[in-house]
Amino acid sequence: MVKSRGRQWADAEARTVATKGKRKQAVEAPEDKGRYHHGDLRQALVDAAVGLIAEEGFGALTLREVARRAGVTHAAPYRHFADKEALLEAVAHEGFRAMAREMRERMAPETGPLERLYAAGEAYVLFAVRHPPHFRVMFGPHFTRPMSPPPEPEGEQGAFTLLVSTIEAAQAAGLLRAGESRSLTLTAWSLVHGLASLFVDRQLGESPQGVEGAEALARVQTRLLVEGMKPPARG
Amino acid sequence: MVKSRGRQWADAEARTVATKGKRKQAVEAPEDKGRYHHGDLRQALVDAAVGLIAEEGFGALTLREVARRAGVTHAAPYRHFADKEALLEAVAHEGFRAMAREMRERMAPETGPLERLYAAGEAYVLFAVRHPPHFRVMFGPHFTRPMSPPPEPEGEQGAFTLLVSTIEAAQAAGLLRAGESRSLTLTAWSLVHGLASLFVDRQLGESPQGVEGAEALARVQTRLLVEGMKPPARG
DNA sequence: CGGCTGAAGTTGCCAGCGTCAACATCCATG
DNA sequence: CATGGATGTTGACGCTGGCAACTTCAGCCG
Repeated sequence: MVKSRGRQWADAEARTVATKGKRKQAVEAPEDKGRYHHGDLRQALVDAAVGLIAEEGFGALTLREVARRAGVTHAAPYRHFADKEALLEAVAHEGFRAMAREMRERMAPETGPLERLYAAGEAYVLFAVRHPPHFRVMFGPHFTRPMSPPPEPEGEQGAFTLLVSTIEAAQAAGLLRAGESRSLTLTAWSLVHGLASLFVDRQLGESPQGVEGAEALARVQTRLLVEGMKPPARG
Repeated sequence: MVKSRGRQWADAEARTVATKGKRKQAVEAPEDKGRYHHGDLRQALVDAAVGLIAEEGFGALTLREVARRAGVTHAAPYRHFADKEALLEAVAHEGFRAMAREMRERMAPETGPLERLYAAGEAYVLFAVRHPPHFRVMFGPHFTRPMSPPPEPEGEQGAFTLLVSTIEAAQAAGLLRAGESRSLTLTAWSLVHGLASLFVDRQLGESPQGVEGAEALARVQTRLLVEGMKPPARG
C-alpha cells in the first residue's frame, strides 16, 4: 500500500483569472517541493476547482478530486473552506472581481458614454466566453444558501454598479432616452447576460463559436440593442 | 427492520407542466394502491424530480430520493432511465415541449406580428418564472453528453423556431428592420433568455418579484427592446 | 385453465463522495 | 528550547450512483 504520492504542488501560473494583486509572498520560491505546509492551499484549491470544471465538467467537481489536484489529502480543504459550497463561493467571488476588472479595463480607453456602454457589454460577454467555469459558478443553481456579496476592493465598482452608472452617464449626456434608468439597465443587463449564458451553455449551435466569434457577436448585439430594432421608417 | 413502507403512489395531479396529452390509461382508477407494478413510473419519476428540485433545490436531486418519492426502491428508476442524466434529459424535454406550448397559447389570440412577438417573449419569461426547475434543467450545466433534441410532436414548432418565424413575419410585414434576421432573432432571444435567467437565479434582488412582477417586467422589456433604446431625439 | 416468458420492481452489493473527529506535523513565538 | 495554534493526515460514517441477481406480475399461447 505504499502509495507513491509524490507531492506536486499545483502550478500557480495557470491562473488567468485570479486576483492579480499581491498575495502573501509564498509559493514564490521554486524549491517548495518537500514542504508539509502548502503555502497557499486556499488559492490552489480554487484554481484546481476551476481547472476541474473546465476540463471535466461540473459533474466531475469533487472536493476529493480538487484536493488530489492540489496535492493534498481529502480532508485538507476543510482547513480553508467550511464545505464544498464555500469553495464554490470563493470561485464565484473571484469571478465577480475578475469580471468587474475586465469591464473596467475594456472601458478605460473609451471616452464617449455610448462607447463605454458598448465596451462594458462586450466585456461582460467576453468574460463569460473566456471563463466559462467562473461564469457558471457565479450564476448557476449551485448555492443553497444565498451567496455573500463579492468583496469589492475599496473604491472599485462591481460589474452591476458599473453598468448602472455607465447608463446613467449616457442618459445625462442625452445619448439615451431619459428616465426609466432602471428599465434601461435591466434591458442591457438581460441582453448581455442572455447572450453570455447562451454562449456558455452551448445553445448557439450554428452561430460563430470561439472567442473571436463571441466578440464580434457581442459587438453587433450591443450596437443593435442601442440602435433599436425598429425599421428606419419608424413604424 | 420491518419498514412500514406503505406504497403511496405519487399523485399525478400535481403536474402543471407535463404533457397535457392523453397518456396510457393508467393510474386513472383511484384504487391503484396495492399494485406491484406502478403503471406509469416513468412519468412519476419525472414529476418527483421536478418537485424535489422545486422544494429542496438542485443539490438535493438524488436518484434515490426521487425513487423514494415515487414510492419505489432505489434501483427501480433504472428500468426506465439509463442513468441520472437520462432522467434529467426527460425533464428537459418536458420543459421544451411545455415552453413551446405556452408560447403558442399566448400568441394564439394575437394577430399583429409585433403583438405576436411580444406574446412570445412574455411567454418565454413567464415559463421560466413559473417553472424554475424545468428552466434550470433545460439550460443548466448538468449534461455531460449533448442533450438529444426535444421530440416535437408532428407539426408543432419548437420555441426557437417559433421565435424565428415570428420575427421573420414581422420583417415581412415591414414592422421590423429588414435583413439580419439572425441577428434580430439572437438579440430577442438573448433578451428574454437573460431576463428569465436573472429571474430564476434570483439576481434581481430589488426588482419586483413574483409572477405578476415578472409578467409586467417582461411586458416592459419586450416593448423596450423593440422600441429601441435611443432617445426620441434620435442622437 | 395453466404454464411460460419478458417486463417491472426488489434486494444486496460496490466504490466513491462529503463530512467529521482524532491524530501528526510544522512554524512562530515566548 | 518548549509549546501552542495552524495546517495537513488518517480513518470512519452514512449516503449516493450504478450493477447483478432475484422476485413478482401480466399477458399470451397451448
